[in-house]
Amino acid sequence: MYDNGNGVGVVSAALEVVACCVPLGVPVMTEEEADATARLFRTLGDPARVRIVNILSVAGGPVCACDFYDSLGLGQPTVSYHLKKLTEAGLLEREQRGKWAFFSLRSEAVEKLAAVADLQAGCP
Amino acid sequence: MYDNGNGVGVVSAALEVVACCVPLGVPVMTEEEADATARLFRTLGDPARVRIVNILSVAGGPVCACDFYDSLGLGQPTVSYHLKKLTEAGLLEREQRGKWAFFSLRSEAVEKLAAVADLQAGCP
DNA sequence: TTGACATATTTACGTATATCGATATGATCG
DNA sequence: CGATCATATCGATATACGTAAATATGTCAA
Repeated sequence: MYDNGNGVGVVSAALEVVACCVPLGVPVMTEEEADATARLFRTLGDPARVRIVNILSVAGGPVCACDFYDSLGLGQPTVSYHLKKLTEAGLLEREQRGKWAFFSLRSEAVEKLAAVADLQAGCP
Repeated sequence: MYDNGNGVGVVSAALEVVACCVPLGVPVMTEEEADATARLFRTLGDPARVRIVNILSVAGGPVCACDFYDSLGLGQPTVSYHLKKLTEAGLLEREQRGKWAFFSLRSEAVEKLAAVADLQAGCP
C-alpha cells in the first residue's frame, strides 16, 4: 500500500468503522457489525460532533478547524479531539492547507450513514 | 392530555428525543436540537441496542423481552435497561401481554431516524 | 535555522454509562 | 389471598467519555 497523499491512516480508519457497519435492518448481523454500527452512531452521539457535521454539511465544502472554536464555544484541544473522532470514524476528511487544517464530509460516509439508518430499506 | 392506553409516558418521552431532533443537514441548528439529535444517536451507540433494533426490524413485529436474553447474551436486568433506554428515546413501543412485555419499533421513529441521518436531503 | 502561529497530544479529573447481583413491582393462576 | 413467574428498579463497580490546562508537533516566513 502506498501513500497517495490523501492520508493512508485516515482511509484505514474509515475501513474500520464506516465501512464495517451495516444497515440496521440487515437480515443477519454479526457481533462485529453490531460493534461497528454502534461505534458509528456513538461518534455522532455528542452535540459538538453533531454540530460539526451540520456546519460542514451547510458549508458544502472544507472548513478550517479554527472556524469551529467560536461556533462551538469549545477550546482548541477539545475541538481537535472531536475532529479526530469524526475523522477516525471515517466521516471526515482532513486536508492540510499551509498551517491550517481543513475538514470536510466524506461523501461515501454520508451515503453509508443514510443507508445504515434506513430501517425501511428492504421492506415491502 | 388524556391516556389513550398507548402509554402517555412513552409518547412524552418520544417528544423529548426523537421528535426534538433534526436532520443533520438542516440549514440552522439550535443547541437544543443538537442535543436531542446527539441523544438519539447515542441511544443507538451501543452494540446491544443496535442488535435489539435489528432483531425487531427483522421480526417485523412485537418481540417478547425474554427473547432477547439469549440472543444478546446479556442478563435480564441489563436487557431491561437497554429496552428502557430505547423506549425512552421514542424508538420502541412497549406493550403488556399478560405477564410478558413485548416491544416493537415505532414507525414514526424509524422514519425520523432515516430523515435525521440523511445528509443529502436538501442537496441539488 | 529561528520565530511565530495553528493544530495535535498528553495529563488529569469529573461525569456518564454498561453491567451484574439482589430486590421490588406487577401480573396471572390456583 | 398466596404462590409463581416476568419484568423493573436499586446498589455497586469498572470503564468510557468530554473537557481544559499544559505541552508537543508541525508548518511557514524571514
